[in-house]
Amino acid sequence: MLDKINALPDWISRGLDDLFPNDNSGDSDQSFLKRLELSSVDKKPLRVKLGIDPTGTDIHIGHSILFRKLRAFQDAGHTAILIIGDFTARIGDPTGKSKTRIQLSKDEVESNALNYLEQLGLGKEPKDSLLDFSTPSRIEIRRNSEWLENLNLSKVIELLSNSTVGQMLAKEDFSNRYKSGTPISLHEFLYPLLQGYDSVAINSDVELGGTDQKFNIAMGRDLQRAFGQKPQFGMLLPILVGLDGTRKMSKSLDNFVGINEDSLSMYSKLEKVPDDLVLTYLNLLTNENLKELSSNPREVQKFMALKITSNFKGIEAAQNAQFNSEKLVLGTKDSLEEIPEASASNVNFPAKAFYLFSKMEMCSSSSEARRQILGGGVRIDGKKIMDPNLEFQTPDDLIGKILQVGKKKFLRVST
RNA sequence: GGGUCGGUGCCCGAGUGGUUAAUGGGGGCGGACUGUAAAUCCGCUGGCUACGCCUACGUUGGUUCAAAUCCAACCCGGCCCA
Repeated sequence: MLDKINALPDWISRGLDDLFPNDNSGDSDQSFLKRLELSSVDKKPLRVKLGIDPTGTDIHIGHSILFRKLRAFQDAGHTAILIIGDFTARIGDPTGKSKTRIQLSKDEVESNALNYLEQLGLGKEPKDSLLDFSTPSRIEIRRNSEWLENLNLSKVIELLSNSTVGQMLAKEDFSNRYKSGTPISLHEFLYPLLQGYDSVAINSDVELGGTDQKFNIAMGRDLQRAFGQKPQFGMLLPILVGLDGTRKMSKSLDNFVGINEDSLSMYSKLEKVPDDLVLTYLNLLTNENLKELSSNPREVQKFMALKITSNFKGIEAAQNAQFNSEKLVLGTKDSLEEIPEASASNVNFPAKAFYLFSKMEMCSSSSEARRQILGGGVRIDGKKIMDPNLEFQTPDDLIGKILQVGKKKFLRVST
């Protein structure tokens, strides 16, 4: 199978985890190469579908893998179809156990969607954004409420009749939950079908998704066939492993790098990912040649962090981040420019140290601050303080000083 | 709908009337070490300008000098049966 993927152009095959169907001897329903040829012969760009879920708000670099691939299709002249799952978002996300379902209002969904599109680069020049929003016919943005909102019951039943309980329970996610006794709501069975129906509605040729989307994308094929369309191809990209090196990258696990983060924190998170993730990140998040890397693992790690950061923030910002990060790591903070500042205006004096650090938001609570001080993790101007009750009489005792918690958190007190 | 088991801190999971902010593990944070890391070792891991005062064991009431632990009702879930 890998050979067949490798027969594809590099812009398609890079990072690809799976492509199905993938029988190059077959026709354009079975062979992606043939479908590509057909598209170029007919001068009809492929319709490449990618669904987004307007519930969360911040895109992280894990999501960006899919968008990078979608962009590659755009750059090759094909049409990206972004499906905003506004209808499904309003019903609630089924994944995860007995998580309280958040029902979003129409307005919330709309503003989330807009926010999402902006993060993808809506309104920016293609060279500065993840997707190309401005070249004509390279993008179509659709909301699935367009066709899902008015589905009537008989249509729904027709959709349901395309699948069986056995198929649903064969899906890894469902079967795990079923076996472990975690509840599965009935309506969750509807999601794969609705997502599949999206493919019918927009007549897609390819659907991109994470490896966890295989079932849903395959469902799209079944439905398209049932509705007399050429079935789409499924193109699966790996789910990015998060900074902890084991679990998938996600905001709730706090092992993510957001694409909106400032370049310094992006860089410094990336430069310390576990060693065995470095190549994966390079492969999935850059176009660098993996065969020409330094033999020093630390160098490769920094190279990776630099390249990825510069993808999102530009080369200059990335280099700055690297420079500052190196200073920062030394623990003592002598590069004066880059320290964030905050005023102590909402601190009441006299102020004890633990209260101060909590008020300045260097610690999440005053109890936390107390613990950090006792634990030896707190410094003022590089000098460790051990007494949580150390008292400062007036703001003047603090202005210009640098508060530090741990190795990475710094703050300069301003007027 | 009936039977039965269960709902504990970020997560898992002990505890079954009283020195209990609640054993243990994971995770997280801090310290030492190092290639910033990882591994290892050590400490911390409800809140509050704090040697005291709050809030916590699904929810609400009740019994008791005293409850996460006993009782009642309710809510939520698993399993078995319909």
